[in-house]
Amino acid sequence: MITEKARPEILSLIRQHYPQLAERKLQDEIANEGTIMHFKAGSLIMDFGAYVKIMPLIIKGSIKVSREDEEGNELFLYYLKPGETCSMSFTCCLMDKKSEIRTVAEEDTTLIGIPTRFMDEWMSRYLSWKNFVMTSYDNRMLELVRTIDSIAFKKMDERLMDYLEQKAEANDSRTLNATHQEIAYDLNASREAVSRLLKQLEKDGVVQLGRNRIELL
Amino acid sequence: MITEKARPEILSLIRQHYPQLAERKLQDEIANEGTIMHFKAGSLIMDFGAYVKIMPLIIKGSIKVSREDEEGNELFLYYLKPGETCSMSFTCCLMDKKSEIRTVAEEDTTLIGIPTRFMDEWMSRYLSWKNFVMTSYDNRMLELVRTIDSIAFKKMDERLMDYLEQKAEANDSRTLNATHQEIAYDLNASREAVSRLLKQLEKDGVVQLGRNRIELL
DNA sequence: GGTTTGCAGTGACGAATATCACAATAACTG
DNA sequence: CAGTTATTGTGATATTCGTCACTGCAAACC
Repeated sequence: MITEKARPEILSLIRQHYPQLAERKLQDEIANEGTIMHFKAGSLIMDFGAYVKIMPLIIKGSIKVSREDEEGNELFLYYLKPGETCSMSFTCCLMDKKSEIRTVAEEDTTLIGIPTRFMDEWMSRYLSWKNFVMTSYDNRMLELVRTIDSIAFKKMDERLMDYLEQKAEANDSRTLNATHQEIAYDLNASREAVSRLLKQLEKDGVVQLGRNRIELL
Repeated sequence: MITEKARPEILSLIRQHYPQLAERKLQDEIANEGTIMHFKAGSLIMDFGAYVKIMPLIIKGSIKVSREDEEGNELFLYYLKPGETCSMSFTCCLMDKKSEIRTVAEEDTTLIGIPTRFMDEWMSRYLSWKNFVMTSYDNRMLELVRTIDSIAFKKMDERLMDYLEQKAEANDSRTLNATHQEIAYDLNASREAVSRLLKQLEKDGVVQLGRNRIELL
């Protein structure tokens, strides 16, 4: 992970990716207090149980958010994309609580990290910031409900297809690089089940498979 | 559903159940703008797809929140208890969106309804209101994540026990009145599966069963 | 009190996955 | 290129739960 302080660059990134944060003074504050951070694809950004110290404004790339139970079973929740932030962070920041989730860089990812102490302050001071925070909460909530729909109401083949589509979107590519085992972890399924379902999808002409590669047709 | 305007009563209810909303002027506003509403046990408060017009501050009783998919399959999400509010409401109110959930009175329930237009305004004006709203979002988010844990990682017997415990807490009673079919709907399971698992729990000495009655031991 | 209705119990069977055990193959490495 | 490792394929079997078909029983209603 590489970080940099770069006031003018942050200003331009914010204007580009967060146009709704239009207030000049707010943009100034973000530029003053924020730090540009780079994460390599695959690197762990924040682990389950860690204390959150920054709130991330995502600029480039994407972040995979997942949940784990006591026995180490994992479940993918959703991706964060540029223009989005992690609402779970608020919670953790404001209440000084441990993280309930794990975040990993899906691609090489750039974000602006805002130290937690400003988040709350800015809520009262900047209308656009307050709206942004509320909208983020709302979006994350909706994602969680969709995740619930998926695991509660759908069978594995449909969940798999949904997952592949989301992953394709997060990576901006219809060709995915992932092993069946990795997908199985994300879906909390068995590797064999994923293999068989993928095979079926290939027979159906929906995907084309290769070693470490899945192409959506 | 019965409603009443009752300024002094609202004041006292708020002070009693929402002590964190300590600002005098905020309490005044709530008393001025809020309406006391009563719902009979079992009555539908808000259906899936409806537009939300009020934000509920729950005073007495409890509310069951659930989700439904396109085919009409249902899934229980969580209960709201006195001192809590429905964060989904914010979302709907602020963005003028349709409800993603259904809420039904689990017991006879009393709440103070706040017309949506004030919620946003008060966020900027009253610190304690802002904190309340944020905390509510956080709590609901956590509930959703726990729901996900439950359906993703647990088997039906454990989900059933969790559900019974939650229901007991929501009803303030270790003796529950519910048919196996109703429970099956809430868990998105089959009636037969629920019957068999309950029977097993009875054998294990964890519950005692009767017609329309489940006693937690 | 006899009938109807709703709830619960039960067996048989099937579908969706998990689990286990290994075979086959592709990619990497010295 | 030979050997090793990672990945994928596949069959057999087990488990969890859903579905269907029916029975028994208790409560509610004439």
